[in-house]
Parts: sequence; C-alpha cells; structure tokens
Amino acid sequence: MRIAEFARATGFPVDTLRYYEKIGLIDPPLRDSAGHRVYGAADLRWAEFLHRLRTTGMSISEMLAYARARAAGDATAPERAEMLRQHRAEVAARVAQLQECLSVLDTKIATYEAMMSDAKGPDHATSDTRDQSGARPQAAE
Amino acid sequence: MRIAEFARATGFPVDTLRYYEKIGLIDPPLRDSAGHRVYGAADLRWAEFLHRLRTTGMSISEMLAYARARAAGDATAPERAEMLRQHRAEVAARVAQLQECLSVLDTKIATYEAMMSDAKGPDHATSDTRDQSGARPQAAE
DNA sequence: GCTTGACCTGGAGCGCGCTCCAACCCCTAG
DNA sequence: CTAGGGGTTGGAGCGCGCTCCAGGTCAAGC
Repeated sequence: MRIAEFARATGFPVDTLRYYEKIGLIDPPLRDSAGHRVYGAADLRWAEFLHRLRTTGMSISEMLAYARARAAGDATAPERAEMLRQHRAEVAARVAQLQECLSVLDTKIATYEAMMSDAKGPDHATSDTRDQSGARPQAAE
Repeated sequence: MRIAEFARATGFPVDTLRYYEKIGLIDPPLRDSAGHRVYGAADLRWAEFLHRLRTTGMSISEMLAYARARAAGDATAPERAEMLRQHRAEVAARVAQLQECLSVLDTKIATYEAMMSDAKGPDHATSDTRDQSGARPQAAE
C-alpha cells in the first residue's frame, strides 16, 4: 500500500502522514525499489488508532508521548492504559459539555421558531436581538 | 460590571473579550468616567451565548456572521435560525463521532487491562505494541 | 503626595497543526 | 523517446485564535 492509498485508508492527508513520520508519531515504513513508502497492515492499524486519538482532540504532544511509550515495549502497558483512561475521561467530559450546549441551542432555535410563527411577535425573553434603544437599560447590575 | 468580573462571568479571558470587541463580535460596552468598560446584563447574555458557540467549535468567522445578522435586526431572524440549525447538526454529528471513538477507547482500555491481569499474557490481536521482529510480516497487503 | 492596582491602547508575537512548494526521481503507457 | 502521474526531500509559510507587551491613565487607600 503506497502513501496515497494509505492516506485514503487512514483519513490523514499525505502531507500529514509524512509530517507524522518526521516527528516520530508513525514508524518509517518500508520502501519499495523506487524509494516509495510501502505501508503494511500494522501501520494501518496504528494510524487508524492515531486518527481516533486526533479526532477526539488529543494533542500531537500527547500522541507522541503515547507513541514513545508504545515504542518502549510491553513494560509501558500500564502507563499507556492510564493515558487512555485519562483521555477517555476528557472525551466523556467533552461529550457532556457538547450535549449541554446542544440543549441550549435547541432552546434558542425553538425561540426563533416561536418568533417566526408569531410573524413579528412580541419580544421574547430569550431572544438575543441586539438592544437598539437609544439609552441602554443597564438594569440589574 | 467591569471587564475582570465580566471575564469571570462569561468564561472568556480579558484579552479575548477586548479582541472580540475589536473584531465586532461583541458590542462596545458603555464606559465609566475613567474610560473603563462597563458591561450590562444584555452584554452578559450575549457573551454567554457566544461562549456556547465557541465551546461547540463554531469558528470566529461564523460567529461574526451570526453577530452581523443579529445586528441587522429582526428581519434576519430566519437566517439566524437556519445558522443555528446548521450548527446544531454539526455539533450532533460531532457528538456521535466522539461517542464512537469512546467505544473504541473502551475496547482498547479493556485490552490493556486483560493484558495486565494476565501479567505478560499472550499477544492480543488488538494490542498495538510496536512490531519488534527483525523482518516485518508484511502480510495481507 | 505616593503607591498600588485595575484598566486603557495599538500592535507585535506565538503555538498548534498542518500545508504547500520547488526541484528532483522513477515507472509506465503510447 | 516522451509525457504524465505518482512519489521523494527539506524547508518555508500559513490560518486560526488568541496572548502578551510597553507605556500610559485614573481612583482609592495610606
């Protein structure tokens, strides 16, 4: 599997793959007779996993730490497990945060829909239309 | 409410608030006799909403588009509603993606835990330990 | 009167994560 | 023999979203 196909398979752009190799995030793959990179199944599994980590917002430096632990062998398994548990917790927190925001968005959208069905209805409390009165209310400060 | 308190209330750093004002994302607030910014309740509601949008990954330029529509008055309500629906869909998709990644993480963590309880157990198929054999298998290519 | 501390401004700088480029090589098809 | 397409390298550049800084003003407390 050459780099273009590997890029398609992993979801990373070609340039990013070379960049990751350069910084030590992915192992230098084999080369064919023309000096082209040739990726194997193990490379694919690792890159796919990296893609998950990246997708969930893990920073390059954290991924590097994980990659280095992985390269150091089985002795680091507990350390890697701990990294993943930690990251898992962050992702779960992020999901919770997004879900909370989703419900705020739903409320807001519902407000707009109410406004629009009342065709120019009365001011809704949760509307965030810019205050256009000359003197600001400046209430409840 | 002066800028430091407003920063605490909204979750944005002081510098970011000034930056947002500069680019037109938040309205220039009132000033006290010393020329210091004084924020009102309406400013707070808007900034809190912006913080939601930001938290959910909306880009500055999209927030600007929304802010401009809002400033243009009630006529843009349908347009703003559509922006929010669109954004809501993206956030929901993101949540789904994260949840999928969470389950991959869980599988991986479980594998590590199995590995560790078998104290140096047999190779697990889903382990991503770096291949350390001299000759790569290069199978199934 | 002096210090302290919060705030002001305009503009430079920065960290992250790519992304692009020039110049070159190799293989294949026509 | 030539053109085209995919690959290689090292290194520069970039877009985003802040973040920081110098140098200044103002008000309150000692």
